[in-house]
Amino acid sequence: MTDTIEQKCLLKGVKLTDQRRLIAKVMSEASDHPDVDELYKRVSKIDPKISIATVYRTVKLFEESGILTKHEFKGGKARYEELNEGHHDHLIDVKSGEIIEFVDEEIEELQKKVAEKHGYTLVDHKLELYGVKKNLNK
Amino acid sequence: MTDTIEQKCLLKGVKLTDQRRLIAKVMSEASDHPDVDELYKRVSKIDPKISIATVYRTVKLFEESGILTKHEFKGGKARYEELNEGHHDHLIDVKSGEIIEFVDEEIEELQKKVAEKHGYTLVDHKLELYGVKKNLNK
DNA sequence: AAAATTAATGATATTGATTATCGATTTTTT
DNA sequence: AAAAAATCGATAATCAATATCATTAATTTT
Ligand SMILES: [Mn+2]
Ligand SMILES: [Mn+2]
Ligand SMILES: [Zn+2]
Ligand SMILES: [Zn+2]
Repeated sequence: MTDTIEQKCLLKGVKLTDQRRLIAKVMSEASDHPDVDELYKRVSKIDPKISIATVYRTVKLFEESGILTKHEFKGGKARYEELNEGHHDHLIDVKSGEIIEFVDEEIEELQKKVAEKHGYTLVDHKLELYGVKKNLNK
Repeated sequence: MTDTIEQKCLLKGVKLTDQRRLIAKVMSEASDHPDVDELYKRVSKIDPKISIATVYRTVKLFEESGILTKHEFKGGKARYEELNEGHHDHLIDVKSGEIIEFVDEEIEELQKKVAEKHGYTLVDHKLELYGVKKNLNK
């Protein structure tokens, strides 16, 4: 594990309130990719007074500060996860919805090359793989 | 060029009405990736009586029939294009919004490999590159 | 070919996620 | 401590997309 979101906020000068700190903590502890409703549920368990508006505001703030990243997977609502130094992409099980993270340096390199070939500098990319589990027993 | 959308409908047994035929024609002639509002504008010029509801219904029908494909690029509304045999991905100019199509067989292969490595069969994928134009005169 | 049935359309209401507003509360600055 | 600024909770507004429903068009049955 790396820096906690709270520490990142300190570092980046993002002011923390009790509500933000709680959202930060819950997101730091999450190992999945919760959407806002799910996140709201989790923080509500600890602070039942928190407003869904604050959750929306805070993930947006954190995203704009480069602390969280937002995913818009096929057809669903926006999901969030902590942004750490190691970039990764996602393989999504179309049956179960399970999300597997992966990195493929070769693909990353080729993406840059494609952009260059067209006269562009790559500034961002989105790679999502959708798959079905293979039958392992023969 | 390949088959027209109207012909594809015939082939796939998708019933055509005047409105659907018009939407099919406009989409077949499009070389870009219009969203529903833009498409509605284009067909309205020819048939001012057409309803936006019909446009929404028809792109959905065509998509479910494998005739159109829907793109959900970052932050915007859904965009559509005709689905032809040759698959391609997109490089988006973040300044101008211009969309460049590309195919990279190497990336395509590697994606399959990544899925396999995790015990999955790749059934779909989304690859979007976001770039800024390079300064060519240097 | 007329009647009955089914499908598609246009207009509009509804939904669902997200953003905006606004008065109240908390925090920071004078 | 008063004034100003920031954040909050509650809720209204927005926006894309879907659902509803009465009307019109197409298809099937008599
Ligand atoms: Mn992830
Ligand atoms: Mn395209
Ligand atoms: Zn990547
Ligand atoms: Zn591809």
